[in-house]
Amino acid sequence: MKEELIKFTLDAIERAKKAGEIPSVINIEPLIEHPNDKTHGDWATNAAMVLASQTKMSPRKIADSIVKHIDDKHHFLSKVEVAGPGFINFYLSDKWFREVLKEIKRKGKEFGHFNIGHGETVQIEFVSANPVGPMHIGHGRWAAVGDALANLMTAAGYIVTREFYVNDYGNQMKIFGQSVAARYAELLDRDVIFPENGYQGEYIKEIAQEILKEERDKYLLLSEDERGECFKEIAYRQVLAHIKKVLLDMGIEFDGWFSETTLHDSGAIEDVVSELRERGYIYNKDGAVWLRTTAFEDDKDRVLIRESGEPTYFAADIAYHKNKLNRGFDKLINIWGADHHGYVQRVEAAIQALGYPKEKLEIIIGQLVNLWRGGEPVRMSKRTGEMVTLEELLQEVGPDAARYFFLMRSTDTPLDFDIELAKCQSSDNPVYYVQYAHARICSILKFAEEKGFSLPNIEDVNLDLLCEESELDLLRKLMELEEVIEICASRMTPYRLTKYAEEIASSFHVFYTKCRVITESVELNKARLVLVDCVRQVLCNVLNLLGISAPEKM
RNA sequence: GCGCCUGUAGCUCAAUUGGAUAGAGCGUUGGACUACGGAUCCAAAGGUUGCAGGUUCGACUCCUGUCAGGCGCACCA
Repeated sequence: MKEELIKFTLDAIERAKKAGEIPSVINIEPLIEHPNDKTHGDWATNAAMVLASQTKMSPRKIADSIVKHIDDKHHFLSKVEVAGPGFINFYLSDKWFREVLKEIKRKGKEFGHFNIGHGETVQIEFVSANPVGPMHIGHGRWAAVGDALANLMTAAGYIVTREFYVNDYGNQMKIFGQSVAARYAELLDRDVIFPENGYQGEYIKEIAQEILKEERDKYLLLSEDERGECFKEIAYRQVLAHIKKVLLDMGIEFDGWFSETTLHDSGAIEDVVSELRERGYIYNKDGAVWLRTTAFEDDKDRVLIRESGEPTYFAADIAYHKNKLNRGFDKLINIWGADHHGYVQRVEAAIQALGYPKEKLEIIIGQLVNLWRGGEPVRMSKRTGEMVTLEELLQEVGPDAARYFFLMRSTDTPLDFDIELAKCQSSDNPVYYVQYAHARICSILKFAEEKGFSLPNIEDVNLDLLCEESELDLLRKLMELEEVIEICASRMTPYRLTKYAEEIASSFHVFYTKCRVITESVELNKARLVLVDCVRQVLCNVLNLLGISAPEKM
């Protein structure tokens, strides 16, 4: 529709130029959008104002001239007017609104899907929690956002791969193993010094207990170092399995789990360092190997290989990105917490040093999550290991509410997550509001069925009977889905879809209070049954994209 | 000190990337059901968009400065 209107406008401008009403040298790309206020029409364009600033003519006069030359052969429009400083407002005919129902029926689950991705391949890397402990609330946000974004981009015609980068290498893993080993020895009443910077959480003790139960005291025979190594492996596998399970509880499945260790073992890091050296971005200083990231707007150069000969985390990360690029993805998306934003520039620099354009990689920085319980902040401390884990949160509020709350806000703003609100089964809670609309429709359809009105075939229905204000508002809203998905996918902002979900639900509830579906009139019943069934389909599609269930009963 | 993000209604957030009278939910106040799920709907009150300049037909949006909050500034991961 938007394209049609742009064409209308451009054609009209051409004709106005031929008629000598507008200077012919000017070319513009008019912007067509929905006005904020629906009394300003269904669509509006600023074309006349843009032309005005270029020609120094009055915008109203240009607008009048354009409107005069608009040729609406197929009667899409019920009215075109010039308003305000020179906007041209288009009013669609009701008939056109009703067409959307046929499209929903035709496309079903695919309604709202379209193709701007043209089969481009995209890899989204998200969550990537360190496998040394349970996931926290922030990981939940990235999980929900990453998965919804993947759904949205798939709907927009991209081929999407979800990946989890497993940081299973390095010092933290070593300390992790030592922490478990120390707790294990403690359980056997051995005198041990708990490692400095060791992991404090209760879960370390639980893992140690688990090992003790399975294997008794046989690890006491090993030296402390060997024990650490050994426990690192066992504990890491347990934690990773647990991470997978919790994500699955949230309904999230990754296509790939990429191990950092494989980069160290395969020589990928050395390879990428020598490639960078050949490209001239490497130098040696103070016994270490440095990457000249300042060549690409980083504030300082970064170490790749330490004085000790050990590669840094950054070096491994470059090798990881190189690996992703080698796999041939057209676009890479990383979702990181705000606590990693200082890391963005150097990774972008590395991508460019490898000869790729910066645009190849998109890094979404998400602000952190604050947990509230009934208006009181929930204090958490990583140091003492005192925190609410993602698993606990899911158990308390359920995956639907959790995912909805995580998605509700722009990732640019910190998220206040109120546990009490998320649990609350009332209209205060948007997730219930939306799901309720879906359940209500299912209930109506069932009621109709019982009364002998089964869902009719849309060809047998007189859609012109849908002419109440609330019905037309609902149709108008249904029509917006494709645009919303486009915006969400292209700007990578899934939160907008939650707003749309609430708008659809709201339009439906208004319709429900104004119009009865099952009335005396058989013909009207048919039309309204088709309408509500289409609303059900759209709600279902939206909830699927968000990764939230669409219940038939609540 | 430097960098990134954020300051919008009492609270939590929007505003289609520069458009028309800045909108929703919660909260407050007042209303609406003999029928399809009241987990609903309607209405009112509530604003100098942190502050000060600038850019232009037009600014919450862009620029400069300033104040406040969050997060970063490793040969940690």
